[in-house]
Amino acid sequence: MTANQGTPAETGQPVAHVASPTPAQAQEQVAAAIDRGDLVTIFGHCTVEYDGRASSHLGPGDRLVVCKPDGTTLVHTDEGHQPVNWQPPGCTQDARLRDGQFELHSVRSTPEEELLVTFEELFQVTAYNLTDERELALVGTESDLRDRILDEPALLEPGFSPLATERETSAGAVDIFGEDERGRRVVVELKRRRVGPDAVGQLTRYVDALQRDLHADAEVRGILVAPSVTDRARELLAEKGLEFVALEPETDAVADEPTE
Amino acid sequence: MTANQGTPAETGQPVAHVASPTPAQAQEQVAAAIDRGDLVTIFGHCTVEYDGRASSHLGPGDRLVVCKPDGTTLVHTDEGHQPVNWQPPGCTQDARLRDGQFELHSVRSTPEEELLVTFEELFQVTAYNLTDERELALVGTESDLRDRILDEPALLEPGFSPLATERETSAGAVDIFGEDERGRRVVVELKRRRVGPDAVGQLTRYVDALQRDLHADAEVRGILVAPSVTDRARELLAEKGLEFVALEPETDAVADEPTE
DNA sequence: CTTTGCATCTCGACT
DNA sequence: AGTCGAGGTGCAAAG
Repeated sequence: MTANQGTPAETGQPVAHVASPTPAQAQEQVAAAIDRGDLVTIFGHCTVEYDGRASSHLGPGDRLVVCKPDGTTLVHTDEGHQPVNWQPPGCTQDARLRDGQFELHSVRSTPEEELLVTFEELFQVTAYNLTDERELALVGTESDLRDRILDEPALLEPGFSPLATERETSAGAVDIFGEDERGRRVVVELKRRRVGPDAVGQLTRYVDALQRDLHADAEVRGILVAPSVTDRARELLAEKGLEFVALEPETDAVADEPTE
Repeated sequence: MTANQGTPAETGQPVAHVASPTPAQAQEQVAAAIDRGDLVTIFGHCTVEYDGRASSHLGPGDRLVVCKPDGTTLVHTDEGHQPVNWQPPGCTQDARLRDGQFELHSVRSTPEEELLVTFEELFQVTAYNLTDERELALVGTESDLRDRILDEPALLEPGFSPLATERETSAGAVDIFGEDERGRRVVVELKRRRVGPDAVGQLTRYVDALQRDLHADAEVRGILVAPSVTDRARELLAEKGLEFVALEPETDAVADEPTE
């Protein structure tokens, strides 16, 4: 067993590391780390109980548990992008001893939720004080697709004029609301990737609502804008008399050659 | 700097741990761990580039990087449930040296995606061989709600008779298809939690499709089953002549007193 | 606080 | 491999 504690380095911030700790050592280290606002990783053999929006039981197994200073807890197995169990940010953490075992208990309210990780065996406890000011710069989102059309409305169709974004209807906000070259109202629904039936349902709701809201005899066109459509979605569009325009969030040039 | 390597213990499987490694040491340790099929955690100061379905840039910051033996990569900051960057299972990992820096590179195809984590500074590299056979037992899902109604159809309404689950229509599969006491067709859409407008759109699509498919003059009822509805969803239901039944996936007794 | 819809959603099931 | 819908979805913006 090794324990390096205190004496943080100048930039890297090693705060605590214990290999093969006893339950009492783990409890002490984790409780102190949470107190300091460190990010903690725990390798160990554990069981997990969850109760809240649903409830779950997970039998014994080797897992990696991550506790973040914002109250997040993640339980990761050796597989999958998603944690097998978790608790969201804002939860209250408690590292405790119970019947000689180290337990990690996390609670929140609204909604009431509870996570209990019980360790039968501990391989390693580590804590670092991480700081990260930088924000992620992400390109290729739906809002990029919107900006593309607002910059060049003819990409949708010649003569199209955007009048508003996020225009409210009784069924929710429309991505782009505008007029075609003949002065007809146009509802545009944007999707950053290939669309299925759900997107058609969404567009349908907006078009129906706008027809209603304007109590107009005038036609309201509905256009779905996305890179592509599934067959079923195309059928549904046809049934509803709605239209589709193929368009990507980014130009191919930008997508393929980002560094020019 | 400390390095404990090899000689796995009998049940816990400490395989590699290095504090404040040099880039070359990190590359060596991580490459070997990936080779062995270990789960790797890396604490360090890094930048992250992603390009694929979208693309992103993340400037320097302290982060925890997790590499799983199934090809998953997760980049976690000190905040949030979700990783700030990631790569899904099935990717090919490469731990390499470039210009004297340790880089973690992950690639996949269909779709083509690439993640590059470049470490300016390394705090710790750890690898454990985790095994986890146990599956999560989750209660309170939509399928629990379905079973509840199939067990006791009167919970939906007196005289209701389920005829099929996952019944196919031209718009997709209906959760429960049945008949009411007067012999009318009933489409039931289930949601495990409070529903919004999207669920109404879904039910609407199914009811419309079934009307069409049966080319029947006969009325088709649509019933949304969930714990509760939002106001807008209720309005949309009324407009479409659809119905709502309040029902939870689990009985309160079970939800509140699981161990009796 | 709730509502609403996006997301590199992920995941499983089915074709 | 593509389609489809569930999810303890998480998340941010807006009311």
